[in-house]
Amino acid sequence: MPELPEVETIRRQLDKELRGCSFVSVKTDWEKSFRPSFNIVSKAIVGKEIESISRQAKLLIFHLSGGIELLFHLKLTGQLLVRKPSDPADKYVRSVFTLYWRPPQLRELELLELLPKGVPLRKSRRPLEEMKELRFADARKFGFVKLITGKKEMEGLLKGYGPEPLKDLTLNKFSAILKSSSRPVKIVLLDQAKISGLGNIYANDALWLAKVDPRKAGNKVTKGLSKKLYDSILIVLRRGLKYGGASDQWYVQTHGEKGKYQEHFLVYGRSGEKCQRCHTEIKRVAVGGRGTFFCPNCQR
DNA sequence: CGTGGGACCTGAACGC
DNA sequence: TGCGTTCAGGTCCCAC
Repeated sequence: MPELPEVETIRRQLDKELRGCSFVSVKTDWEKSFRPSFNIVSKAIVGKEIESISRQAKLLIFHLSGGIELLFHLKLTGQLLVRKPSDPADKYVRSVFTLYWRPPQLRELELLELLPKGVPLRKSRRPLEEMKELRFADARKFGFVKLITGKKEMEGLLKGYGPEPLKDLTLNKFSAILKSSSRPVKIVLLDQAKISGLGNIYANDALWLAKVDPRKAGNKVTKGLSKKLYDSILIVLRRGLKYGGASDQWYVQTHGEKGKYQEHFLVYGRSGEKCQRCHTEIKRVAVGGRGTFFCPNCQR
């Protein structure tokens, strides 16, 4: 499911809601999604606090106390839901992370040693304190949770990703990336080692906006078109963010709300409909095995 | 190097 | 209603 705008939307919400929460327990009925293993992950994170949550490409990175990181990849159908333990069950939940949140005023008292540290027993829970659940739902079970304990491991992993379009991808870098490949430009856009965060929806829409044929070889995209495509990528990603992501199928935000970008698709999913620019019928073909939507008249 | 196909899994939508 | 087919927002791995 989620591409950069979806993952970034979730990241912003999770960071706001879970910063300062500590892991109390983890449960799963799908151990395979934990790397290196459920027991290792569970043992490592229980008692640790979430200090912040960042993102690289489509990866969510939880930075925990003690210098460890917990990565989530939602793949096609993953959802991260923030609930109270008493909230009704959600479908396709494979793992539940129970979290405890202690408000800042209590943490101050804790620092002054006027309150005992750590997770209190149930009976000593104070009214301001909260238990939350982070539910990891995933219909197709492709998503995963990965524990990273070493700085080098993290650096190595991040090195496998290209620049972020809304941060460090410059026009020059982008043009060089296109020039370096004879593969169809759409395949290049989807290659996370070259550019972070684009997926099928936003790649299709960006190519339509720039009037570039998705099948055209990367190194045959002219300088002028390359600038146009670069601008279009930034535009569609910002639009995706503005609308809170695309809930075409499985994607939802952290409380189950849908995004709205699916109401504003430029070309994705519109085969058989008319091109919004020239009224030619939108076609669907396979490029690199993926559904690809484009206008055969105005994308060249 | 590039490409194409299958694998990982399950659910939804559609045609008969 | 049931069954079969196709498709799905991602990525990895392998044979050619």
